Amino acid sequence: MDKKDLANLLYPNITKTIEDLEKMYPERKLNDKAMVCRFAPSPTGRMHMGNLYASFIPEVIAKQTNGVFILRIEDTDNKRAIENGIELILNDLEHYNYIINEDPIKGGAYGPYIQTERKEIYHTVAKYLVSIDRAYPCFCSEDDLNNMREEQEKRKDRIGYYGHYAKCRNLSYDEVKKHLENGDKWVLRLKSNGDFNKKIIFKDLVKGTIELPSNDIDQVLIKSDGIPPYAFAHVCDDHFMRVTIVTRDDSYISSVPYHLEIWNACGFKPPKYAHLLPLNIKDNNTIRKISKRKDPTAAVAFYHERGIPVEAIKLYFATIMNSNFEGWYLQNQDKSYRDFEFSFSKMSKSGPLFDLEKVINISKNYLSKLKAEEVYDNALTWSLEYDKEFAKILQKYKDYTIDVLNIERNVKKPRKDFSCYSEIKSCIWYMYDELFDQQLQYNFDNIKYKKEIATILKEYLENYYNENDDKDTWFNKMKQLADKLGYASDIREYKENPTLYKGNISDVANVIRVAVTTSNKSPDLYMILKLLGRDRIEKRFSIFY
RNA sequence: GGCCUGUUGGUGAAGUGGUUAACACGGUACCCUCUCAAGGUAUUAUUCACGGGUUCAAGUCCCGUACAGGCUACCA
Repeated sequence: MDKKDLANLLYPNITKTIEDLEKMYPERKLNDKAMVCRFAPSPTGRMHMGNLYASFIPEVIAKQTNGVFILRIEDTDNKRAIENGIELILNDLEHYNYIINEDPIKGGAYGPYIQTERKEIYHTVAKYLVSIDRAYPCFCSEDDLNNMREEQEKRKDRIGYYGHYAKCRNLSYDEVKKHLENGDKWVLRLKSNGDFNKKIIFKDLVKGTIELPSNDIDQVLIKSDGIPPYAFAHVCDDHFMRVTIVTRDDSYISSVPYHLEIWNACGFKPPKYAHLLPLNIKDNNTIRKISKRKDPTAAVAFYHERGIPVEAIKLYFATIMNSNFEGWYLQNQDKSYRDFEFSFSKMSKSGPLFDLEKVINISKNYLSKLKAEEVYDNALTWSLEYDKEFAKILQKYKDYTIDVLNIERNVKKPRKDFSCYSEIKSCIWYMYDELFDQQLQYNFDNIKYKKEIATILKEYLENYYNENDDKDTWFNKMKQLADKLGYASDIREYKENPTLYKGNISDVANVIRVAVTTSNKSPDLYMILKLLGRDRIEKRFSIFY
C-alpha cells in the first residue's frame, strides 16, 4: 500500500508540503553564537514568580547572544485556557521590561505565535509522517484504551500504546476508509520504532549527560479535535520557528526520548535542551513548587502592589540563576545584569527556593543606589496606581520631595530605609504638612524628662536655631544647648559619669526630633530641620507650649 | 509497580579526588553614631541525608537504604 494514498485520505485539504514550510520559515540568518529562545506559557491566568523566572532565563540568553526571544502561546489544551490570558502574560512581561522580538500581538516572520492558529502547519507535518509510514490513524475509543490499561496492569506490563497493544498500527487503507466513512473518531499516532530496552544518551545544558530508555510508545500526535498535544506541537513549532535552545520545565525530561524520536522521524535537527528546575516556595516547613492557586505571595501582582522594583526582581533572578553572579555584581555595581555572562551549566541542579528576604535585601541595596530623581519618578508611577493621595502630594512638591529623598543618599554608604515604593510614604510622610497634620501621635517613649519638652524646644528655637547654619555649626549649637540645660554634650563623658547629668545630647536631639517628626527615629535631623524651614518648625513646636 | 532526578549550615548556595567546606542572606555580640537606617569587627557546619566500598586521600567516584520531586494522558 502506498502510504501517500493514506495521507491524502486522512488530510485531503492539506496542499502544502513540508518543503513548502521549509521555504516559508527559512533558517534564520544569525551568527553562530546567537541563540533563538522562547517562552511558551499556557494562557491560564496571570504570571507568578515561577514563570516569570522561567521566562527571564531564555530572555537573558537570547539578548546576551544577540539572538531572538519569542513569546509563543501554548493553548492546545482549550480546557484550561482563559479569555484574556495572552494580554495578562504580555502585560506582565512588558512590565518587567523583557525584550520580546516576536509575539502574538507584534507578530513576526515565523508566526502565527498562537498554537491553535498553527493547525495547518501541524497537519502538513502530520501528513508527511503518514506518507513516510511514521504515523497512522488510531480509532481506539476511550473504553478500548481503558481496557488495555487494565489488562496491562493485571499482567504487570508497562502501560501504554505500544508493540502488540497497538491494535490500529497495521490497519489497511480500506479499513481506515471504512472507519472514516462511518464517521469514527480518530487520533494520529506516531509509529515508533524504538526499543524500550535500549538506552539513549543525550546532553542537557543544565543537567549534563542523561541516559534514558528509548521511546517505544505510539504516542498521540494529533488529537481527535485536530489539535496536537504538547509534544508534537513543540517539535513543529520549535523547528519552524528555528529555535536553537528549548528551555522548559524539568518535568519534561523523561519524555525527551519521545520528543527526539519525533524530531528524527520528521527529519529535523533537534535543538539544544535546557531543562530548568522550577522555583520552589517554603510553606509550613515543606518545600514545594510555586503554585498559582496556593501561593498568592508568589503572584506577580503581589510585587506590583508592593512596588518592589522590577530591576530588583531581575537582579534576584540573576542571583539564583547563576550563583557566581552575586560576586560579580558586587564588583561591578555600576553595570547592568545584562553585562554578566550567564551560562546554563552554572544553574542549580536542584530547585531554587524563592527567598523573599533575599529579594528585600537586594531591593534595599538597589534603591539605595538609585538617584533621588529616579526614586521620585518610580515612586510617583507606583503611587498613581496604588496611592492616589500620596501621588498628589508627590506631584505638588516635586523638587522638595527629591531633596527629602536625597537625605544621606549621595554618600558612600547611603541609607537603606525602604525596600519598595510602597514603603516610602511611611518613611517620609512627616515632611508634608498635609500628612503630618492628619496624624499627631507622638512617640516620646525614650525621652527622659517629659516636663522639659517645652523648655528645650523654646530654648532651641529662640537662642540656637538659625536657618542658615551649616551642619557643623548646627551640631555645635546642639552641644551648647545640651550643656546649658544640664545634659552632657559628650556621650562618652556621660557614660562615664551618668549621675552628673540629666541625660545627654541625644535626649535633647530626640525631643526636637519627635516634635518635628513624631518619631524618635529619623534620618539626619539637621537636614530635616533645614528642609522644613523656620515657619513649619515653629508651628510644630508650638503644639507643646 | 517501572523509569528518571535530586539531598551540603537557620536560609540561598559554591564545590567535578588533595591543606582549617567559598560567598551572600539571616542571627548574635561589640564598636561607631544626635536617634534610626547604614557601616566596621567578630561570631554562626569538627562536617556535606544515612550505611557500606574504592583510594595514600571522598562532599566530590561506586553500591545499597531513606526521604523529596518528576514522568508513566487525546495536560502542558
